[in-house]
Amino acid sequence: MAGQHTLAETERQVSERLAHMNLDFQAMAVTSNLFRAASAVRNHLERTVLSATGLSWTAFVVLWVTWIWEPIETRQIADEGGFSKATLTGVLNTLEGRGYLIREKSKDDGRLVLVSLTENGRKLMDGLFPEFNKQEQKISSVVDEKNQTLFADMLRAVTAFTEAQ
Amino acid sequence: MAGQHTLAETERQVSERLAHMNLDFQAMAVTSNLFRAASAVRNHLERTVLSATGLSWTAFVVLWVTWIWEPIETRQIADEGGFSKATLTGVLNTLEGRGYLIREKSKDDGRLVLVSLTENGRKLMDGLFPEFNKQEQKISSVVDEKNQTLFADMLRAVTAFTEAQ
DNA sequence: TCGAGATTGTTCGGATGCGAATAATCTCAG
DNA sequence: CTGAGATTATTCGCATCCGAACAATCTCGA
Repeated sequence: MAGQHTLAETERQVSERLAHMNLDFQAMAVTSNLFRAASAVRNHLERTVLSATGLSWTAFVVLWVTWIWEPIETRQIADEGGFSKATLTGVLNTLEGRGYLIREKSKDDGRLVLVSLTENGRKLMDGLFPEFNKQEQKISSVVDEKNQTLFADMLRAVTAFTEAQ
Repeated sequence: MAGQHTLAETERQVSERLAHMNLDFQAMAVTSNLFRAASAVRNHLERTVLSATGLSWTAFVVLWVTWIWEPIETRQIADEGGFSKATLTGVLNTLEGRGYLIREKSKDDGRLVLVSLTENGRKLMDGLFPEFNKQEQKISSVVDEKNQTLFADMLRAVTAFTEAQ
């Protein structure tokens, strides 16, 4: 990102090229800025917080979800994280190999696998997440304190509606 | 996504597990919902619009950026799309192989490569994007017409600030 | 009891995705 | 003119990432 064109220049060029197509430019601005923002924030957090740990974004999300819900079923990690079961299997292999978490077969249901953090994994998250949250705070502060609730509500509404489709 | 837990349940569990850590939960809600929303919208658009074409999300973004700016330098595509040059090279190989775009060496600067859509690529986007925009419109409509501008402005502010860091 | 259908995690093949190294090309001070 | 340094797209190795196929396990009606 941070390309040669500003966001304003890009949107001007878009409306110029597509002026004849009778599109909803307002809606286009909403979604395209949604992706830009998510991508920019993710890149920033990867560089500032995650790069030192050698964790990929997805690996961090897996650890985070496990941290909150452990012991947790793998299908739920994939749900919460927003990626496929196939992806999760690979990332779990990586994280289990590094000793951050363990897999256990469920005693109640032989199909299920339960994931828990190891002591090392918990220690990692205890040290990592406060710094992660500091960056979240800096980023969120560009929106007025008052509007932050509205902002989060809008994002929640988009998520809920889209997932229900 | 669309997991077993609602967004509200997840946020409750988060604040319960991390209550002792003195974190900014407001900021946490903003960024986590930003990622959830982006992921949900992307998955939805992949399923409803892109899957029929066999295009990946990134491939679509590359075609979209090229559509708007052609002829365009490859480094600019990577900037606008938010991914690395290395990733772009692979996607360009795929799309060039399918006949949607072409690469040409710049005459002014032998290091640069210029990308343009083929007739097939333009035809694809002409047919595809209106449908894509219809979905964008449906999704954006969950936010009040009046608030949509504010919403997009907030997202733009987050992007601008984060990229400047 | 039992077996057809549903659910789950893994495997497989192929396409991203990235950082680092590389070759080609350009720039510009000396 | 020239060569050291900067810039660019590609290559390389490896880690995601996904849909589809698969084997193991569970469910539940008959």
